[in-house]
Amino acid sequence: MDKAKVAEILEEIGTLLDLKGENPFKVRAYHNAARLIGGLPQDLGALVESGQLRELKGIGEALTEKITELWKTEKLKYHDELRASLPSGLIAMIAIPGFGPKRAQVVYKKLKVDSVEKLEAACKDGRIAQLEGFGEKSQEKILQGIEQLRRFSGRHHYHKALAAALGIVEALRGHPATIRCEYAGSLRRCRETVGDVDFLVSAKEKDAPALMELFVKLPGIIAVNAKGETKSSVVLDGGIQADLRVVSEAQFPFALAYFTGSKEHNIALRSRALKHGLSLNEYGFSKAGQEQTARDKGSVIKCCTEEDIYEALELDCIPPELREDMGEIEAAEKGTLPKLVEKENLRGAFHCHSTWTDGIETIGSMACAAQELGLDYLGMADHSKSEFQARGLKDEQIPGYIAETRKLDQKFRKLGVRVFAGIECDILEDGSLDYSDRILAQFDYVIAAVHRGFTMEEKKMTARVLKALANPLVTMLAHPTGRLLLSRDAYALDQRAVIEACAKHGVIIELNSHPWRLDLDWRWWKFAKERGVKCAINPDAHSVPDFQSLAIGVGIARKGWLTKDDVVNCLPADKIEAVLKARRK
DNA sequence: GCCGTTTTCGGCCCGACTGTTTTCAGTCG
Repeated sequence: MDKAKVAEILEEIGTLLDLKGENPFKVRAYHNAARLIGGLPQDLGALVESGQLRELKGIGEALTEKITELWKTEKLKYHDELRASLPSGLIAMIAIPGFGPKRAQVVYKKLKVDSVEKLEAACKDGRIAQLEGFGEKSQEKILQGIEQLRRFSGRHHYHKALAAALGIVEALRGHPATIRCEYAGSLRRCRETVGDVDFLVSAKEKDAPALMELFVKLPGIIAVNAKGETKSSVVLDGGIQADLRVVSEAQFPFALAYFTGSKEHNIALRSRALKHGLSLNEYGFSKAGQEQTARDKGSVIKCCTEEDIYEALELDCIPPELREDMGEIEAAEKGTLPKLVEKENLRGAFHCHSTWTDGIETIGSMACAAQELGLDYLGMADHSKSEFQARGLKDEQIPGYIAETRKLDQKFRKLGVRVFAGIECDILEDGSLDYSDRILAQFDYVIAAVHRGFTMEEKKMTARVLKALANPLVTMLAHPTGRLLLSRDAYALDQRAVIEACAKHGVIIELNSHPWRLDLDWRWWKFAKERGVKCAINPDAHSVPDFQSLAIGVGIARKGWLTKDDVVNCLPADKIEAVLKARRK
């Protein structure tokens, strides 16, 4: 049984307990444990065997026993019993927005409704509205919720949510009443996928209604779920849920911190505030235990920025990307937060394609674009011969390809841009590479990549990749992933083993910034960093606009706690060459 | 179910919005 499965079961236990009306803190304990186990970089088996599991914060005696049982026997009696005590359809029901465990309990007990389908039927023939505590409106809302669930299940890609958010921020900032406006939520934290987007505006109280009015009528809004004095909630075209909150200028930093989250980070922050005798909410600090809240009386500690809030709690300011309650608060306390990589730190980009294979620009135009972007170097990496559908370079084309990059290198050097000749070389099914070592040695660097045979089982796929990594001519590993989001070419891979191998061989792992190609998630990047593996933020550019994706790559890298020392393309041109060739010596 | 800078018991973050209520519970973030 793997970690993800253990986490899934713990999560389900939490949900089932919630449905049974159990102690909410017990419920939270299971949800927290699920999150913790799911995000562990270490091997869960090792933790179980060594007894270190019990040492994790949030895992006590009971959870240690249950997780151990799960790990060793692949089953958990407690889980089976819980499951047997409730119909399975109830879990699906509480995914309906606005319909939670309490209401699920009521409809189940009173009407024997135990699935989304039966709930829908009960709404349609009016039985729900008859229930105590429900009414016509609730019934209608449930039907809408079911509809929404079916149409837009799941989350949204970061880049799509970002594009939608930037337009709305611009519109809100354009209103004369707006003082400050930012987007918050998981989007600001740079999660790869975003459930909803939160917008925050500071303005005078009298102007709030006008801003709410503007917001709910913006183009691209397909439904209004709620509209209040300080909060409105809408659905954007494409199904992204978006909320707007209007606060006073004094409250803005508190609200920004609060709505940026994560929820777990906020809980940890508030607990910390209580230890300082303070109660923290989205309006400010108040003295703990006092009736009057910061909303009524204003913050007892004035803060203009988020930095001020963290300072009041004796913490270094934590960048939004790190706010996941995964060690950042401890680091902020000790003053050991990483200085995260910035887009301005990037000096070059690798993994770019040209008209030699499936790119739409010549190497020369790509080099021009790199120069305009202010980059010091451009690394080309067209496809290898097995990628016949992408017109992969045949052996006899290699000399011409390399000669052209060398010629352009001479030309662009005078303009301050180096051009390197690399190759994106396929890892074949048996783990060998698509060209002979003699050919590979002619390139400045080699990016190894899996492009076919995706259905291979995880063990075989991992062995295949590990074999390729052992070749000292391999400089970099492209998109090492079991989860290319929304992509057909996802494959199963033991990412932990691959990271260990890259650490051992000194192979750089590519952080592919192409938005539909999110490879390692931030927790794996954090682990890779701890293992000393270097990262290259690569645009996988097939055209000039593709360079824009570097900004997304930097966001992912920041979320993975990476600094400019962890990212090789932050090195200047005169240093990068040595790094690319380091393995060959 | 977890945890401990007054605690091994008694806490556990906090507020807005909605719908159904006439004072509140449920849901959400």
